[in-house]
Amino acid sequence: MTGLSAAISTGESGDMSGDVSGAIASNSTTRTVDRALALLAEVCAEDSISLSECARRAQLPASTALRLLRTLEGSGFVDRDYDGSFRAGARLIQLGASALGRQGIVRLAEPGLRRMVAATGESAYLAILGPNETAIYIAMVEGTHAVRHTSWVGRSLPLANLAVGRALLDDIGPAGYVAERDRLEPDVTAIVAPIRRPGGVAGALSLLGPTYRIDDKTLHRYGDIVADEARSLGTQLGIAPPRSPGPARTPRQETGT
Amino acid sequence: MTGLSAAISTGESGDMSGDVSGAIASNSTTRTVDRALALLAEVCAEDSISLSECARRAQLPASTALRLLRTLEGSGFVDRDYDGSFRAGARLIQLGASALGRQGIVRLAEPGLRRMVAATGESAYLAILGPNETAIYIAMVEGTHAVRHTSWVGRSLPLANLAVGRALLDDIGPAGYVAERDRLEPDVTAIVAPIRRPGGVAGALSLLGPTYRIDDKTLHRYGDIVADEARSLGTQLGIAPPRSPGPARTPRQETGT
DNA sequence: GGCAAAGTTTTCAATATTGAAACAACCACG
DNA sequence: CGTGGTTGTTTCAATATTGAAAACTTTGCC
Repeated sequence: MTGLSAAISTGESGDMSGDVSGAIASNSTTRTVDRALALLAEVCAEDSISLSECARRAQLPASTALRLLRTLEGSGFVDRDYDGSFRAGARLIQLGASALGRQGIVRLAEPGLRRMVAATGESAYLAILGPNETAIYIAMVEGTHAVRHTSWVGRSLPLANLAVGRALLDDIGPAGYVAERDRLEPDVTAIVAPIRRPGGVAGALSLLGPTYRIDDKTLHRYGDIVADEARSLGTQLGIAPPRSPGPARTPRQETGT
Repeated sequence: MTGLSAAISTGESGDMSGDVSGAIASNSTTRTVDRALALLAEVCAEDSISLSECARRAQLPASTALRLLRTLEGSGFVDRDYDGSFRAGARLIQLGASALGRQGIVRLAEPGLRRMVAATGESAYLAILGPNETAIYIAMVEGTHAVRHTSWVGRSLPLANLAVGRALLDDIGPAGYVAERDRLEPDVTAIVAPIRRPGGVAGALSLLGPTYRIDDKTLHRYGDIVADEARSLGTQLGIAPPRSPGPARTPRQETGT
């Protein structure tokens, strides 16, 4: 059950015998690197994955996949288990933590997520816009009910037809939130509100829980909670600008190779 | 502008032109990918960075750096500002969030970090072993004092000579924690304890605060707190093993050839 | 305007990467 | 105890990538 990754799909593929015309091809991108990144994504989409599985999904010959994965391993972007399978490496975790930490919104959102959980018992998420018309869940606070939605952090979803997509595109009604039942997965109800800031939508807060527990009245109550938190977060973002304004270069250079 | 950059650099031996030895080099890694990953790391090390600065730090010709960065951009691993400078992209944030989310330890550690902050007011961190003898800070809860240590999340440090390194290598005294004053940075005191689990050390909990506020007595009190939380976390990890317990083969996915 | 610095694009010989095939292991099964 | 299927690994001709230099654009500054 990946879910991730599937989105990419390489656009073309299949039988490549003909395609002489090509010409357009890739606008000066490096094939080697694209492939390595695709492999990295495949590795991240699973807890751990074997070489051949990974190669198959990325549609690469095993020998090439092996070489690239070994390179990724050499830089610490993937790790290798005792049994030879691959998993996300420490370097990736580091860069991810660093990139996430720079997203001020993650830090700012946490208290609100926590309050949402305290008020509802359901799992609360923060999502942002990803590449290619996708939404990405980048933070969550787990709910307190025994039956609850469990981690979607890192998951990416298409914007189309989902509540989170409508929120991120600011396509919502006057209530300030949008809810949907059983859309992506049966028995899951999503309640989402956009985090608006001067420049546009910075992200979205979501509450995800089992449909059976959320009747219409509860849904509206939760919706107001989510919308309130999203508004408050938007205000904070408006006050504290997102990033260091000046072109000032930071002198430090860390990262061990 | 420029100026800085070159000066700081790699901390060891001045002239690095040669690197003749080579031995390490060719062990079946692909240069292209290594370079792209180095560029990715450079981009992540800064809020945003220009092409030439990035190329200089990675010691690559501008034309190559541009090609590789564009490839990274094409996959969403880096983004480009309106002014052309590069920054971490959504895809990286996604994979990072996913990888971090999979590190069960992050989720488990959070309550403990929170308790540490509640008890001391200082910022609390979780660190794990990174590649190449480094430690990586992957989670934190910010302290409550007006003067406090602020985010090192994503930062990587050498193990050698640092308290966090000794904890991660389990080279600590009988007290169950190790503390150091003003080692890495003046006026910063670190109090660290290893999170031990059956297989070895899973990570380390750190409390970081200004030296002037932490006298010897306070230091020992905090040390006990940190050590207690680390022990408790280690126990939890021992009970709830990290996912995929067995050497379970990669599952199914039986696409016909 | 004119100068300097940075970003972008182009070219093509020199060099690095690729992948089909071959191998060695391993596993499951009859 | 093979037989057939799978996986991880290595090899080396065929192919893609590289980078110095030059040309061009843009931007900032005096």
